[in-house]
Amino acid sequence: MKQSTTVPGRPRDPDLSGRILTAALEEYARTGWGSFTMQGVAKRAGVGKSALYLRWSTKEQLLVDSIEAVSLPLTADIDTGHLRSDLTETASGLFRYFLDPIGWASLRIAVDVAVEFAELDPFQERIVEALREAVTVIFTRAIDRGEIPSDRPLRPLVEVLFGAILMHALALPPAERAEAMTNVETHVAPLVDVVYRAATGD
Amino acid sequence: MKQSTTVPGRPRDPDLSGRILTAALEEYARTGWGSFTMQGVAKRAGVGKSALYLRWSTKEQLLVDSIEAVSLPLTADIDTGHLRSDLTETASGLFRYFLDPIGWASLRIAVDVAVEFAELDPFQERIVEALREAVTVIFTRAIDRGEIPSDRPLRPLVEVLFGAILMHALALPPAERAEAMTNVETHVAPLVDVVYRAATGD
Amino acid sequence: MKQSTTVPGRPRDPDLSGRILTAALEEYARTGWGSFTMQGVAKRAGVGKSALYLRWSTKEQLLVDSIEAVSLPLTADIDTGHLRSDLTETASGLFRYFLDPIGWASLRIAVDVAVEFAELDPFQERIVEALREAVTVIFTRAIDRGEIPSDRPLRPLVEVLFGAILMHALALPPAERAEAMTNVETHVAPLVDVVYRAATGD
Amino acid sequence: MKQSTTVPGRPRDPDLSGRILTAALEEYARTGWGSFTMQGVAKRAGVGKSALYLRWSTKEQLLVDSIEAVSLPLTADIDTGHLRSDLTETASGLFRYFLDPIGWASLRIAVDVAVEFAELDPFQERIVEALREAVTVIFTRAIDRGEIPSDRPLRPLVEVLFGAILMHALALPPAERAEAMTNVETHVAPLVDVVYRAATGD
DNA sequence: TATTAAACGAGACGGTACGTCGCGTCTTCTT
DNA sequence: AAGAAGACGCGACGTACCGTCTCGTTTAATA
Repeated sequence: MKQSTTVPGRPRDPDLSGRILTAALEEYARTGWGSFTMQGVAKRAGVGKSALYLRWSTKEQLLVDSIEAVSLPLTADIDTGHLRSDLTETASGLFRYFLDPIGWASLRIAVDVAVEFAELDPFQERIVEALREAVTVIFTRAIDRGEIPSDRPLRPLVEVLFGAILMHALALPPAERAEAMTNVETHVAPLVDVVYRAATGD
Repeated sequence: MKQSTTVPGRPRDPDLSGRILTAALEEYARTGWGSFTMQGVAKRAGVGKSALYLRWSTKEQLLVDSIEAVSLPLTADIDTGHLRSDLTETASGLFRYFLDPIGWASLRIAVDVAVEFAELDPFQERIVEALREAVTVIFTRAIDRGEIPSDRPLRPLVEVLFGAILMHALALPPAERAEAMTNVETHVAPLVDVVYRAATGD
Repeated sequence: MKQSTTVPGRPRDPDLSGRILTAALEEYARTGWGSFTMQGVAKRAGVGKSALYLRWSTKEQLLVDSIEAVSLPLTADIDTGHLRSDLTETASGLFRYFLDPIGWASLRIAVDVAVEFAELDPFQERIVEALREAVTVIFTRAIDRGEIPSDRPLRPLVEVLFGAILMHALALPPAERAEAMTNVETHVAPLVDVVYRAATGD
Repeated sequence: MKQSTTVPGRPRDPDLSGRILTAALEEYARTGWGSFTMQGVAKRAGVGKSALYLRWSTKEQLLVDSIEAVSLPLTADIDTGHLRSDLTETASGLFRYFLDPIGWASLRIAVDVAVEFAELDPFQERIVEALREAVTVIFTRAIDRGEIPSDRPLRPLVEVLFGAILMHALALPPAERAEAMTNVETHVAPLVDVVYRAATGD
């Protein structure tokens, strides 16, 4: 009793999508958006352009999908038992992510998407939402533990935490990015302090 | 004894730079980065491409300069006499700026610049620094008034404020941007609350 | 046992070359070399520039190929049974060819080619040789008929005939070209006389 | 009684025209018409573009004038006392002229001029006419000496002589041009033969 | 001697074409 | 039908010259 839902013709090569996504990230990492070309990705993946366009219709969508795979690991559950260390760990992960070219790319695309590609908002939903939820969980647990008042609105706290890290990365002169990578805690601590104080009321 | 420090040849038309910068912003506002072309800017400004390339060698540099003029007004001095209202006003201005396509463009360029164009860091220095300083002044006055402890490190507070607004704008679904423009205070208040609380210790 | 010598990829559109060559001649005829542009040819042919550059890498090569098609008809076999009338007919054809802008173009290109584009000498070989051979045949037949001595070196005679016509066309003031077109025989006769006399020894 | 037709203002530098004409020929000889640019000429002559455009309004006119200076020496009077040697000497001079890039340029320009620049026909008149006249003189003297019949029409003979040399140079493969320069007589003799036979009736 | 007006260098300017490159679509053959 | 290969129409890229135009400076004749 074969439940055959097969379509006629040659089936899609299941490897290809992965190879293309990897190639896309590599191309992007090489010299940035400026030299991120569909032909380049195809050539690096050892694939024809048709294989790309059968799956993604624009460069943006391809890059969004490439980046999603790298982003989602960020949402890994963090639970150290204390709010401050949870925040520190989350913030450190986020900061490291923004220091990495690929992570930075995801930000850049979010920025592009926000104005120009309303139709692409999967990015907003999938990535931003996933991150937001992961942090919300941390605060919820802090409420349960009585570390912060139960009526504290959480969403602003989440935005402030993310925003602080993002802004810090953004304001970081390019020359100092390398150094920051090895001193994540030092960069993150003052910002976590601010958020922690605001959350707990000192 | 004529102290003539003139360069030979016809001098550059002093009007042109302005016309080009304006045209660049208009082109950008029209359909975003994707359709921001040097030829388009030249045509809109009623100018040959040579006039553009004599002054700016890349699209990015041209757009950075275009945006600077629009960004600097943000640094206008704000002094209402109270920290909370100073913060609210600053945050509102910033939020409005990010809701506007031009303001958003500046962010996008900052993001591009941060990784790829180390040589462009005038943007970092000129704009980011100017903004940071403007907000630092606000906190300094609050210290003078005794609203916040004098040993409070200010830089994290500034980054947190900016970041919060930025992140809020970033997380805003495209569809809601129009609405937000008319309800700036509502969006800004919870974030200012967080920062204010962190600054003053409630 | 399929002897498949196919190249991969989409084959070149076999129509295009023809359409482009035609468009090139039309563009050239319109206002001459000065306004013979690749973009103009592409537009007239309803074709992208890529299609041109895939086939010809310089304007000269494109024009040479365009002209070859028009030139070769000149080599049509002429055999009236008498040397003088053979010469007259050949000379008339040549003269008409030089009076036409397209024919004139071929001369101009030959002149360009002769010094600058050694690598283009297909033109020399293909066109000049073809013409020379066609006239040589005429003299050979005249030898067979006993009209001219069998030891007469033919190559100078051919060059003299061609050169005479060419020089006559060249020396013709532009204003008189139109008139000449309707009186070809009158212009040609004295020159043929000279060649005929030199060939036969009166 | 000073017949002063001076205009006010700084008089034109009498050297400049010469320097420009020389520079123009050098530029032309360098890589041909394709890279013959007004700016290049100006730079080579150490002169501003204005000096060029004050004297010549188009590239063609400038090149025509440059060439005229080199061409006119051709018209030097030749009188050896015998038709055949007069013809040989004239033909040799002409052939050498056509083997030289500069001489060849004059031909190319004549070809351009003939169709497109009716207004430029000074070239036709000045150069072609001057040459024609110089050769006509040779034939006239031959008539005086009784070498050729007095009713012989001369103009076709002149055209045939010129044309033969021109055609021979044109048909010469680029690779053989260098060799020809050292064996002018060998190349010229058979063509002179033809013309001489036609003129004298053997 | 001082004035004056053209010549002159330099180079900015609005254009146009260059030859290249990438887009996204298409057409062919192969798997 | 999927897929590799690559032709195709399109249009922007950044460069090079065009011929015109403004500058400041130079140069002789004139006033």
